[in-house]
Amino acid sequence: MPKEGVSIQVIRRLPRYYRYLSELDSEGIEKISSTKLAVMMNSTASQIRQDLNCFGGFGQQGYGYSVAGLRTEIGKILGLEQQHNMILIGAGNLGKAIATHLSFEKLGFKLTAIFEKDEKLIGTSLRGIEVMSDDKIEDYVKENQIDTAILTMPKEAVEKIIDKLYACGIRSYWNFSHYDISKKYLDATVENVHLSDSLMTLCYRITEKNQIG
Amino acid sequence: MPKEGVSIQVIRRLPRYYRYLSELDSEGIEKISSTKLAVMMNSTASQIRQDLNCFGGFGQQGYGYSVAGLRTEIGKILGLEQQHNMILIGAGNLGKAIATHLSFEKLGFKLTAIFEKDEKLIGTSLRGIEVMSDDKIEDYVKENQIDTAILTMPKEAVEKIIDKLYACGIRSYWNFSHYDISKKYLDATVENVHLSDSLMTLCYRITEKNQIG
DNA sequence: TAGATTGTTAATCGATTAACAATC
DNA sequence: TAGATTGTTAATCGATTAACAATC
Repeated sequence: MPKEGVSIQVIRRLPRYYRYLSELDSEGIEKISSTKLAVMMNSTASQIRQDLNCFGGFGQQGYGYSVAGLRTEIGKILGLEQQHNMILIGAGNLGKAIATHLSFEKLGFKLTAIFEKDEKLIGTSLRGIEVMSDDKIEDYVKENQIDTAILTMPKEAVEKIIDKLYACGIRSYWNFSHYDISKKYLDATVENVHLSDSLMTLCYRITEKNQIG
Repeated sequence: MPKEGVSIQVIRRLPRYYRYLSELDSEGIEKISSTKLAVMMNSTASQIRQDLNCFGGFGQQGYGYSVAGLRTEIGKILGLEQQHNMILIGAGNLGKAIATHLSFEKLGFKLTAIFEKDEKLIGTSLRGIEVMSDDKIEDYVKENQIDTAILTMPKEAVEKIIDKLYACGIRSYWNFSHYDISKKYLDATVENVHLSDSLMTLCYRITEKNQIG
């Protein structure tokens, strides 16, 4: 029963809680207090308790939180027990890495198909999934229940294909390109990963530190 | 002359401004007002003006901002004209993708060497850069001016190698692993990219939307 | 000059932190 | 019971938005 309107800041902290709890759990630790978790995560006890209480009272006064229990709860909140069917479009270097690197099943998804424009790559296989020609996308999406697409191709390629994806019902995108999907499709759920932006902010911070220090 | 203490929110918006201005510039557009830029970027004129004025008055009253001029200024603020020498450690799928996918030179960096533990990969070449054995890192870093490392290897591998990296002077990390560098080395500049966290938040938002809609 | 748009101050809003009563 | 720690309310802090005088 996640409440409506939880702020994006809180939501972005949930996977981090989940990771730390998973680690504690695998170490066999059974309980944790917000204070101790805060020290581990370089956060504050107040923030942790506030964040969790957006979704429910998972702790026990005088005791703390059950590590395994809280981990499970956060997993449920994130919706990880589901398996949203997803396709990946763009089997270049980045697409290949994303397809092979992640444990989609643990993250609420199932990667069921990979599409690519470049004929040289079509017919090859990643993770046991055959790379198909991207003009088969529409048929595939209609025949299978696909709600999410990973876009690991250049901006221009996304621009060309996005209308087709939206038209066949895909409303959720993990977007590695610089194409601005939300601008065109206001109701789409878009998670952008802008690697170059990330690297630029690192550059800024190095530059800043050198100037001050 | 970037001022000290500009908030991380503002800094994270700079690359985005830079991108949109680059695009306008390549379209031959010479001037832009904060209002129009806000519409393009789905932001607000107020926020844009506030953000820019953390660093200086780049506009002209009654006119707006020079696209090319503002782009250049933001580039300078980000420090993109520099070329921080960086190494990449971990030439697996993800490392390969990162090494080949990005234009480091445009982002303030120069990738000068790639290291890997797996002997099968040593001697291969990415972007014309030979993949070397990771026991050559120390010597290489000492002989070359390296300030940044890209970490595209598992948490456990980072844990093993981080002390060595810090000891030979690397203070800046683009970290794709789940190892928490900042916790151990408080003065390190760390930019984390947690792909699985990103995907989990997408899962959350799909789940949330399904429940409400 | 009149119109446009910035730079900047003030007002609002929201997120984080602190405090503490409830309770295990 | 006493001690610990939560859940939750209140206080603070900071970021965003609005307003407007300055000025091109």
